[in-house]
Amino acid sequence: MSHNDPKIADLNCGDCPIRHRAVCARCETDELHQLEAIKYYRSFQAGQPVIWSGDRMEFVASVVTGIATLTQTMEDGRRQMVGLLLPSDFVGRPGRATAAYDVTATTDLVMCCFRKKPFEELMGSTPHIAQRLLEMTLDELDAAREWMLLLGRKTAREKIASLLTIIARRNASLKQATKGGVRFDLPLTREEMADYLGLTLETVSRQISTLKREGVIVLEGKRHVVVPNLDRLLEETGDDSDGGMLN
Amino acid sequence: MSHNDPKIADLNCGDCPIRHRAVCARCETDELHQLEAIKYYRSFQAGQPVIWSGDRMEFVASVVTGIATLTQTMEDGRRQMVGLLLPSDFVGRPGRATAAYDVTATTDLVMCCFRKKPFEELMGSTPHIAQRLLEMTLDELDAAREWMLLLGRKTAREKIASLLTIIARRNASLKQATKGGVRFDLPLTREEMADYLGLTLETVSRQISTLKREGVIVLEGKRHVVVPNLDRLLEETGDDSDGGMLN
DNA sequence: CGGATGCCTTGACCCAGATCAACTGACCCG
DNA sequence: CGGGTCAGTTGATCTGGGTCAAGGCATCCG
Repeated sequence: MSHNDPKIADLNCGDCPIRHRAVCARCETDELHQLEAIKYYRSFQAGQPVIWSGDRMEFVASVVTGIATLTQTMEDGRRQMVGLLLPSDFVGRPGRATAAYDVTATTDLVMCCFRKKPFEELMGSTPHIAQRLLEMTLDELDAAREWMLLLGRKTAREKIASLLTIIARRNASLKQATKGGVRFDLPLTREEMADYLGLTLETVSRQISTLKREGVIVLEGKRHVVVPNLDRLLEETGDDSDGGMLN
Repeated sequence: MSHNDPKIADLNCGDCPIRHRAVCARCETDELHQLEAIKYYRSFQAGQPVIWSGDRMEFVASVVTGIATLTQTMEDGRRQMVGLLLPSDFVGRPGRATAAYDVTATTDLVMCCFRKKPFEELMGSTPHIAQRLLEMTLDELDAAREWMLLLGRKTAREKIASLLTIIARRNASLKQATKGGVRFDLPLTREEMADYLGLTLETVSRQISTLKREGVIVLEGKRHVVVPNLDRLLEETGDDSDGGMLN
């Protein structure tokens, strides 16, 4: 695994305890070498639970490949997704003994885990780890707030358009964009989309059908989406048109 | 302002850049004395804007007294509250130049502000600040995820009951609890509650009236609430009965 | 092959909460 | 004092999305 290949560094940067979105400048620093002792990899098949809410959780982790979801469930079975973890995203909380959410692999998944105790000690002695974690957590908090606007105020149609936009944006294949349209696979079932959006799976299905009928999107099979005109889709999200000038 | 008074320390712990929820053990440390140079206080009247989304924001801050809200607004005017800031809560993001949300004082408000540049430098040289900020941000993220469940899956009645519970819980006067019931003032108008809950103000009003009619709550005036039996209210929230065993 | 299972779609109907509108009461101010 | 404004309440009506139910279409497997 070469550090010169940004795509690989993006996913898993050698010894670094925390995924980096760009090539990592710190891979060579001494203090991180001890990490070999505390980290290990775990794999899960699509559909498998990673951990249940309330379970003892003796590690923190980051996603290497695949997609995991965080969900909350009420006693009567109503479910709400509260996190969507893509490669480089972090799970778990230093200083908490039990999991607060159900974590599930929605695709085949590889996670890089760190035993919690030593990770916490390392965090105490290595300031930039806490700083990096802070940065990532703030990003997640911003995403959560965007999500709250979606859940609280958007229509079903806007919710679907927003989700498609989010997936398109976070999807690498967007980079071959706008020449003949953006195309990507939906990594979620209709039901998972419904749990993400606070809808029922029937409504998700109907809204996707409507967008398809209107030509905003093209479906190739149930899961592969082509967006011939991304701006057209963006208009449906209800968001400010300027795209999103974070940072 | 004595460090021996936990109530005061709770709000504003001398030189510490970050509010502490308990008496602060670090107030005496030398490195923080420089903060005098970079911090200052600002006051706002109830209803005043603190900053608008998109504005240049050259400080980070924490709430000393009063309540502020974070809201997002869509072009057509739909509004969703995405943060409720009580004393000791932190606003602003190191490493971001513009505000991402509208911040508004809903009561008279005093904030302790830190000029962003020096604060960031301080954070770089003082590891425990980043660690403390991380801890607070993770708490906020958890709260945001609870909020997402509320927005996505709860009924209007459950939303109201949940909000009342949250206010009761975060309200100091809860400590004189259960003898004759919990009592507190609503710090939000019906419309602000609606923006918090993803409802309309009419629905908020109706649900409050219903809970009142059923004796779950008692209203003294429009704003003062008495909860004769907190468990009764908790049953209406839809949450797991065990209260909430975070951490 | 035929039955079972999982994922998705579509239709018919219903209801929680939105919308529109009228009204109350507290407070302020000229 | 009367009129204006602001916050809240309540009623009448409408509708987006939920619910219930029936099928479609792959894939798997005995």
